[in-house]
Amino acid sequence: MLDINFVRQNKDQVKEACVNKNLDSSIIDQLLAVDEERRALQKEMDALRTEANTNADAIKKMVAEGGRPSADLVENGKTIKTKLKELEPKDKEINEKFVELASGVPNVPAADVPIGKDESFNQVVRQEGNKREFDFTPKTHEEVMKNLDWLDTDRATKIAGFRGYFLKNDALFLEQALMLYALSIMKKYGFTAMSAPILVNKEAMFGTGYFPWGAEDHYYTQDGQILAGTAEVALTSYYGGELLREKDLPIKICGISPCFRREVGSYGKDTKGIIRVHQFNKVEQVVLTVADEEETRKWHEQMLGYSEELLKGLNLPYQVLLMCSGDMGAGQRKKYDIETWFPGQSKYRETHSASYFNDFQARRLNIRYQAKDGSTKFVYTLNNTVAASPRLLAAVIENYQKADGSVEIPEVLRPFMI
RNA sequence: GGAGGUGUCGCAUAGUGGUCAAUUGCGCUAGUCUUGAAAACUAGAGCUUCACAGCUUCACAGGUUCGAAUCCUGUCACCUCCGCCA
Repeated sequence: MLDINFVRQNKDQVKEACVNKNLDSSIIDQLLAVDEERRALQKEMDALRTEANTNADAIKKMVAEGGRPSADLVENGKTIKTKLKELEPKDKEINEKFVELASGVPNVPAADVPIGKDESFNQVVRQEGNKREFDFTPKTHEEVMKNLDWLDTDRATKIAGFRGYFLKNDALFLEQALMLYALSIMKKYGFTAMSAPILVNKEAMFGTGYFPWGAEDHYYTQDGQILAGTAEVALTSYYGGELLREKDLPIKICGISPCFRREVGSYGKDTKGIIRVHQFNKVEQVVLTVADEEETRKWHEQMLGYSEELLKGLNLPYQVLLMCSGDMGAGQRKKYDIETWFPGQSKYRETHSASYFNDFQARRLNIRYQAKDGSTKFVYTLNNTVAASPRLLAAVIENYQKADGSVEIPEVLRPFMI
């Protein structure tokens, strides 16, 4: 959600943002038209209310002086009331329309975000790590895992449908070790660890900006709850509706949760292996900062750094991508993806995604703080993946496979293995 | 699922039809004092506004009334007890 004043004053810029994010820009003109109407009506109703209040005050004074309300004044009050009654349904309708339109306005990409309609416009910022030289042809993680009895997708499909999987034996322990390793890094940097609810309400989905745009990408329960696609939803919503203190910022939290995604637009994509699945586990990091873009950009880089530290610890080669406007979420202001090297596929594949939002999410979630100067502001929010499995697990397996078909356990994970 | 209770401005509280933008304590912000801090004192804290003023708020949505934090109805959330259950 953007400040309506900002939209009014930067109409063209916001329209351009819609176009650059492949969204319909006509929503801005619609919104501003409704905004005009809304304000005109507000003015009209305010005037009537002033009249009503003045009238009531006059009666109040009479009563206080021991008199009785005059018939004239009571009649006048009734007339005003009737007029207001007539305007109320219109007011309600206009405000609902206004909120609906305002909720559909995307955030404006930061100045350094490349403009482009699809992933071909993403920019590689840097590549890190050395790709291992194999003296044999590396297999895909699927082959390696199936040979070791670490993965069963056939039976999973029978039970859970397409994209289902069982992790078996050491694959499970390795996954858990990966999650613990990820948590240990966040703990080291002072993040508060939590397990996050995955069954969330639509307010949380709306608040984090997944609704209305991503409504089709999620599963719903018969009670109207949503299976969250990321712990970001619960972690960012954690302080929803609260007024924080500047001295408490930044707030750093990390959480682990299962994640659910319908992957509706991806039929036929990544059908091999466990890169793209409906259910996975993820450690996520979320930061709430003061309302200052420089500060939030510093955190953006820092959070990216934590994920890079994890990958470097695992000795996995990766590249950092600056995502173009068309490949960003509606609420995001800037986004980096990290793609990790998969030697079995000879490809970099997305394993991490780091975004910052300014106050876009905070406005929707109503997370404010009292600043040192006494004013009340919305916090700025950020989030980033720390480790998502089985995707990252697959990367580890492809990079650490040995000629005999076994997999070496990365040194940093050994303390966490059982 | 059954019975009862609660929901007020960051937190906690006062407030049962007009004197309530709303009491008090803590916390917060600014100022006075101080080398600085603490303490004490003063002021401030919904929105629009330089201000005057106006509008709005007491979980949410309706209703009664000239006038609602206060009365009525519904909804939601939370708490306690009972039932069921990991």
